[in-house]
Amino acid sequence: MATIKDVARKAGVTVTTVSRVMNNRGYLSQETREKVRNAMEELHYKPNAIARSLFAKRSGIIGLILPSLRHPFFAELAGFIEHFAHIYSYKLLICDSNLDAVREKEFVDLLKSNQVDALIMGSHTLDVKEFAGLHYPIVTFDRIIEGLPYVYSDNYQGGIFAAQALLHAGCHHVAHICGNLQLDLLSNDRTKAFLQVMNDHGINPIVVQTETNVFDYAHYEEMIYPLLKMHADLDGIFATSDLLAAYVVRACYEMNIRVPQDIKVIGYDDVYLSELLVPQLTTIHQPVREMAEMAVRIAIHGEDEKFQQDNIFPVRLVHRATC
Amino acid sequence: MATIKDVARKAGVTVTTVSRVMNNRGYLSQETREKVRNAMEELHYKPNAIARSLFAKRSGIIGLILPSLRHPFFAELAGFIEHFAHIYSYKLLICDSNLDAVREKEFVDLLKSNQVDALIMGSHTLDVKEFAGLHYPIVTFDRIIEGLPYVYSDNYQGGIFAAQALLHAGCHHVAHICGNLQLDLLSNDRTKAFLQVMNDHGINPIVVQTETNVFDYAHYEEMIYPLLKMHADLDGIFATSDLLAAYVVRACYEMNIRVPQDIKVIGYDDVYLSELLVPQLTTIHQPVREMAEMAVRIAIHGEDEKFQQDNIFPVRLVHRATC
DNA sequence: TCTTGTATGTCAACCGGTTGACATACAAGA
DNA sequence: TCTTGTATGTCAACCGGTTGACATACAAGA
Repeated sequence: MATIKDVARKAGVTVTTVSRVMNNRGYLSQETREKVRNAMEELHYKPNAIARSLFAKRSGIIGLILPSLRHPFFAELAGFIEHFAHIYSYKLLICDSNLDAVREKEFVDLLKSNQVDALIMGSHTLDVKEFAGLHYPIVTFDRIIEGLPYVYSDNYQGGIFAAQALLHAGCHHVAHICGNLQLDLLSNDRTKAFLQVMNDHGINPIVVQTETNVFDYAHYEEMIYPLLKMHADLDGIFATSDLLAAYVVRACYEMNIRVPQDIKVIGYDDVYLSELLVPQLTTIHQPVREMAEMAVRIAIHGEDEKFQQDNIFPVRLVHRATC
Repeated sequence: MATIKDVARKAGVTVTTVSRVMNNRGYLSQETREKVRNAMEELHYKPNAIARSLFAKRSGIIGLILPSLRHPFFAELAGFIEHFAHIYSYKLLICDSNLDAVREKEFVDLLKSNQVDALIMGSHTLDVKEFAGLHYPIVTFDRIIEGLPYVYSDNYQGGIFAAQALLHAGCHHVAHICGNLQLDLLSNDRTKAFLQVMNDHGINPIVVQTETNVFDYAHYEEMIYPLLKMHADLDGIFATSDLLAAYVVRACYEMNIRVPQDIKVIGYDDVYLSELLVPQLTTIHQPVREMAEMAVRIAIHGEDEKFQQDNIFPVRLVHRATC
């Protein structure tokens, strides 16, 4: 590949002049600019971003660690983060931890080695103390880590909305399906709020959690079928993702339980999936797009400190056909 | 951040010795190794991957350009590619072209500047000649570009399977929904084969294409509702992605058309979505996992030339509930 | 005449690593 | 005694850019 030296030779100038043309510094005649530009084009020259990064001590790359790219919520989140990163002229290095703490730690180190300018953490299997040594800009999604800014939506309110919707629809025998509560996530507030409201109304929901380190969709089925079988009197289910809710809806269909006539179902996230299902899913909307933009902006301008640590976004109930 | 010089100073050796410890070259006593290791740990030292890349002329990064991260097929593909890249100790830089030729070109240049060791192209809005200047390892997904290796599944056979399934189910009035055929993709063979088989049986399907530069799901609805309304006699639809098929199934439900009793539906890809729908989607399975692995292996070992240019994978019909 | 702005060039240092050449020193085996 | 292997160190060059200091030269305006 052509280097700056090849360009300089071809254009009959020094590398300093070529560098000046590229960076628009110092005095340059139009003629020199053109000579250099022509040489660059003829050689298909692209400046080596690695060499530039080394000198500039910034790579223009944001790292993103997610628990799963296949999960529709995170796929959507990744899509938006990529979108905004590109708008702000940053590249994105995406890592899929698959909810594995070892891989997650590897990725954190890897991204540090690769001099990413900032890190957005959407996967949280690591202990908080693993982040003690690293002081570079990290934004956290849905989790509080001492001293780092975090972006999340109003999970507590989401739980309240879900509970109210089920109560309003007349449910009395309610189940709640959620991710593993041992992971120290802010989304656990959905569960907390939901149970609180239900308890206030004298209802004690059955709670089912996924296993800790699993994003395995077969496992979802192994949870849901027994739940429905053992509790024939259930008339309402709140699942903490649209994906989980979709599995619930399908299981109901396979078991000839009608949704919403026999069981009401509420999901969470409001990803494209919720509109796509039959029947369309009633769910709690998270403003993913806005959250993604905020995460990117904090990642980029984190040092300027004009951002708050606590970045909460409102949720809302989206009424569709399952509740 | 600590550099190799800081480590050398702390350990009381020269940078050469530190470098030797890290790369395990030359003679080193156990004692020296430990001194250096300790210094590295105390300083939380991580070697600067950028500096290494510059010297090594390889970055350990594979670039991946996709038309959409939100589309379930590409999300799944990206997930698997990330998985295998990590297994082979490569990082992944993902770019989402959003089916925009300008962005796609920008990304190709960007990845070249960033010295990615190889590029996997899954988005194809660019003209073939844009790739003329670049001679670095590129693997192509679902498209032939002169001189580059490509990975794809047997689209032609997939089209045949779909046609045969609909014919076998007794369909006579058939529609076909596909991506825009102007994009020069191998997946167009699905359409070609499908129409061929249908024509051989005296059936002339209605063909509906998405617009060129759009991955907009609202647009899907604008295509599908009129199709169903204007052709009340349709009894079979072949959609070239599970996502499209899901929109068809939902539209049928909303219009009180029963699937599969009134209309049979066949999708394509066999992503998790197809199992999730109600009713579960009959579809053509693409071995995404295997295709992803092949793409990564070619990307990495491309120069060794032990791989063929033409890498075709078999498809199969997966019988579920919609046909 | 002096100063300032414009237009280039040379040179060297730097970013943070890696590597080859060469030197020194010691122990052990042929 | 000579050779070889082990254990370190110094030095310089390199990867491909960027940047500051300094030099030269010319034109124009004060």
